[in-house]
Amino acid sequence: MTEIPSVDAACEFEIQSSDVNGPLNLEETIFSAQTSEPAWLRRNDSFTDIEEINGIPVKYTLRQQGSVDEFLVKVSCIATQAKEWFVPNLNAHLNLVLGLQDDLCHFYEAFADPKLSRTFVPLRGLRLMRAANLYESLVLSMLSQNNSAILMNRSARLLMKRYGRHIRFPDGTDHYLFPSVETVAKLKPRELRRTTSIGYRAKPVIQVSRMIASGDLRLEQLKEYSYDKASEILLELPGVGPKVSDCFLLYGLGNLQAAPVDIWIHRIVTKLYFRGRRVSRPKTAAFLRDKFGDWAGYAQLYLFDFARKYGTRDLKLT
DNA sequence: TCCCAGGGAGGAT
DNA sequence: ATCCTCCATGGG
Repeated sequence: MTEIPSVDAACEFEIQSSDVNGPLNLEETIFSAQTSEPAWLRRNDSFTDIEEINGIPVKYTLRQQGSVDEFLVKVSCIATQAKEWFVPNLNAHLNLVLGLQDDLCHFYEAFADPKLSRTFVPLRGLRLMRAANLYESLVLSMLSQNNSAILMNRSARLLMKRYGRHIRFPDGTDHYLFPSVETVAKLKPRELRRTTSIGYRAKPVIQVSRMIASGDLRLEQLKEYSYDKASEILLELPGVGPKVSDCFLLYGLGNLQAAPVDIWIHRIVTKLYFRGRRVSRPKTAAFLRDKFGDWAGYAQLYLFDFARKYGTRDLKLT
């Protein structure tokens, strides 16, 4: 990480390939179609996100130069206040969110399974994104049920714009943060449905928000639990079933054993590993955990991304 | 008009 | 345990 002197609330720095554990494909990572946060903004080859870091809203833009293996990620950021810890904290934030310390080479070497390894070349450097905001991650996961990615993203944006804190950055741009738990907890399902088009998901989203606001549910605490124990708690929540639970476990809590099985992954995995036999989704998820262990989440990510980009045909056969 | 989308809940087998 | 149906909403 090479620091360039910061001015006021703006800063620039670089992340080099030597700072990252293995290859990185920034574009593939950010648009891997699977995250539990609203899609980043894109302009040409640069990607922008807004996130609250240590209580201060920060807007940052990334651009990768060079190759997937030898690269430089140029980071420029702007915040609402000038703080000396911007660079180290934003750097830590990016390491978490983009999974920069995941040992990708180990993943590539550990799984000779040809059905999976076929995806390694075209998707080399794809990393699993994590959420910095657990509440946001859980709500986004809940919105994903029986929904399309586009509509889910649209609803999330509506939610932010209607109920989130408005931020005007020093560069004159306007943005909205994800709403606080307390704000959503006070809403009535009818209103939430009307303003965000989230349909029947409104009620459970509010119920869960109230549980968090009251302290009955502590998301941070779930990080300490095993996959089984955290799952047990999550599955008790209204609007949370196996897929949403795994989604939050993986993208929110960073539990890499979790492999959310949505309709796509279900189709892909049953086709690849069960010869099209009828297998339930929970069994498919258990199969992935069993086969890929601590890399189940990554296996799921690569299969999903590959299938959506190139179709399932190229994945067929060894 | 019908079907589907990063499913879940509740009830019936 | 597994299977059915309904659930809001918008896009194709």
